[in-house]
Amino acid sequence: MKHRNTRPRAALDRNEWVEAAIAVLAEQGVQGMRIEVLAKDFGVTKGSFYWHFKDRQDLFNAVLTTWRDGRIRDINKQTVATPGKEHEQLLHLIEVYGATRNHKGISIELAVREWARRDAQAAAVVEEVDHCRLECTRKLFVARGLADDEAKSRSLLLYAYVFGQSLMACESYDPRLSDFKRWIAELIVKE
Amino acid sequence: MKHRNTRPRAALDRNEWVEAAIAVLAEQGVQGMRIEVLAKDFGVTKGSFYWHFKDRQDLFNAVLTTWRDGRIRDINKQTVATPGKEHEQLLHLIEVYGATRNHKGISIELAVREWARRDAQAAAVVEEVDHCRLECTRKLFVARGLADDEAKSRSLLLYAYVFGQSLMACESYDPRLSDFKRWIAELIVKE
DNA sequence: ATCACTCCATACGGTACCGTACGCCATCCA
DNA sequence: TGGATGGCGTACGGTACCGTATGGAGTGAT
Repeated sequence: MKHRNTRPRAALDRNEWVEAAIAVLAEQGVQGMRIEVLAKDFGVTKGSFYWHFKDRQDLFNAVLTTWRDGRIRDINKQTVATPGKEHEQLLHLIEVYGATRNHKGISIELAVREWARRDAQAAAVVEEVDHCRLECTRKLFVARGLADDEAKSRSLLLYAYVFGQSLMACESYDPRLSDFKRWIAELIVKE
Repeated sequence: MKHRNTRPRAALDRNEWVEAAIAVLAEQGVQGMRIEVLAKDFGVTKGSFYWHFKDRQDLFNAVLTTWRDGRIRDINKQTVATPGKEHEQLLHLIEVYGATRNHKGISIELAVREWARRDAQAAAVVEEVDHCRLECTRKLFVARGLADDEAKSRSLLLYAYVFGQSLMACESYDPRLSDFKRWIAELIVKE
């Protein structure tokens, strides 16, 4: 990625820096969020960065809360109560959070979780998001008539499977991989 | 971690460097495998490193093949055919590869997979290991009487779940978490 | 016109690395 | 006992960063 606007560049704000940082986070991981590199991508110098942010940690915090808020909004949107549709909603979740589509989202997800393994603040944010997601799907399972414990267990399985799937290199395992994935999704949410 | 031997240090060989690098890989990720840092941990300078290795990539290659060979040996050992014991073997796999115990192994596993998302050589090694593991558990499921497709699907689910589990921060979700994990393990390998 | 304020450039010092060139010492071998 | 070689230290140049200090162009308010 080169400069976004070649010449008549408008003034940047915090949010543009955060969005660019998240994009780099997805591609390169935490270590990739370099101030001078981001600045070069914008076609500015780091003098601009230090105008909008106190330091690198300030950017990191902004990235984390932006990600958290977005994820919580998203899961709430995807799991609004629509009685009778819980089965489809759960399958849709596995599909959407899965690795095949939504490559960018998965990349960010993995990068943040990698980050969380070595940083307490990131870990706290991930825990918030996980708790929220688990609660949302638990409610869907409960609305489908499952007992609370089984609903919690299946929620755990659902997310662990979805994220773990994106960690594996199994495209060459079998040409009917997508059939297998459908079978698995059905097992996880099955009646 | 400071110097391993305070004073009369014996001559290092390639393997000690590789082992130390893997330890750092687990804690810090790929970016953490710094020549000068490893050297300082050994109480030597990088002059030693460049005696044993051509450059940093040379170390990386050694780390990858060492990891691959170890993982392949391990999965073969854990899945030797012992008719009638397949169910226990599968449950044992989930337990051993799970996040609760084996913290170091999981850390390495995640670090290598993170590495693989941005490096073709690492990706190739992960693919080898995944294929081998999937085949090993597939055979266990087949020996238990499952059809080949279902055996493959359950193998995929098993590893995706195990790795995904170690990505999540759900310790605070419910005090009966370990019960849920047992329930999930049974669902994955159930008769 | 001037002043203040926003937004960014320039320039600098400092750190943490990689890789190379070369020198030095211990050990083993003839 | 001398010479070769293994194993490492020292020193250097180069790169890629972080953070700060300071200046300066533009723009709107008075």
